[in-house]
Amino acid sequence: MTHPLQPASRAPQWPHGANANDPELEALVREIIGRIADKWTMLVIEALAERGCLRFTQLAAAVGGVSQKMLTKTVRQMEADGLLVRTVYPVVPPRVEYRLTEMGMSLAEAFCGVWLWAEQHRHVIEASRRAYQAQAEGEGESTP
Amino acid sequence: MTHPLQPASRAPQWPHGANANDPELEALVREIIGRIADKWTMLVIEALAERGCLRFTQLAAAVGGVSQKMLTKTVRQMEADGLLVRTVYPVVPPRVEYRLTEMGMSLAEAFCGVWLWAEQHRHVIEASRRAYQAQAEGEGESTP
DNA sequence: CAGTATCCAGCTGGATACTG
DNA sequence: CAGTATCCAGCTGGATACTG
Repeated sequence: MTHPLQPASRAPQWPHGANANDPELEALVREIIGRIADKWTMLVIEALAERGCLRFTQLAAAVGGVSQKMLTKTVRQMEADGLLVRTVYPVVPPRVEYRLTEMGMSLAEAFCGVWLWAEQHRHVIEASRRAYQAQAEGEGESTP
Repeated sequence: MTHPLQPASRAPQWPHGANANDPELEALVREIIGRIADKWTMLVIEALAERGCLRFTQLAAAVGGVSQKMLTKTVRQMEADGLLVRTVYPVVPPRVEYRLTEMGMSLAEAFCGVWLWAEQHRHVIEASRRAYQAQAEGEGESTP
């Protein structure tokens, strides 16, 4: 079972062994992840994955709490990355629709694992935070 | 093929239909995701998932490019969330070891889907960016 | 070794006003 | 309607110096 040429205690528990030691690939993946993991991108993906196709104002309402500036910036970035398509209808008043590409939908699916994880562990995380907080306060108690 | 009671064009493509409309849960999940998706947390998780157990300096080297301040902040946060355990050995010079908890490892697995996605799509994303960039430059060309 | 403390430049992103 | 333009407060995070 153990491989003689590979120390068992250092076996990759990170589920994708292939790229773990490749610094170039890691830098690229890091940049992509950093980009998709920003505050609004995932929420835009979720909104569009749920509703299919939305206009700018509808998208803003679906995301919730996003400023015009940030929504514009986010969707432009996502368009450049090929995660969504932006369709401008030459009418007055303007009408612009946003829809996920296939790649955008596949990202929604890939991110589903993290979403489920967060859902499943949130109570444990919150309990852990409270315990940590309580302990930290207990330690500083001797000097009131 | 099409379901008569459910408009096909609005069918939920987001793979977890259960929580999609729950604003409370969404706020919590959003906060958790925002936390784990910061610049260093995922890299710390990757480093520890790969190597098992590391001292502070080893961890800094494995993550790469992180300042002492940010690494301290990140691991403290992760400790509070229950993603890793921090073991201090009362020796001189100090020795502190970091190791993922089971929850931390499960997060590494959950995030694997996103990692693979990024790996698989990076060439498409880069091509898309170049195309977008080229088009944007072509449009502003008439006024040099 | 594994931090803490301090300073500060630069980015982020909200608010507001304006426009084709 | 779907943006753009501008201003600016606040947070982020790097650099540096210091310490039990």
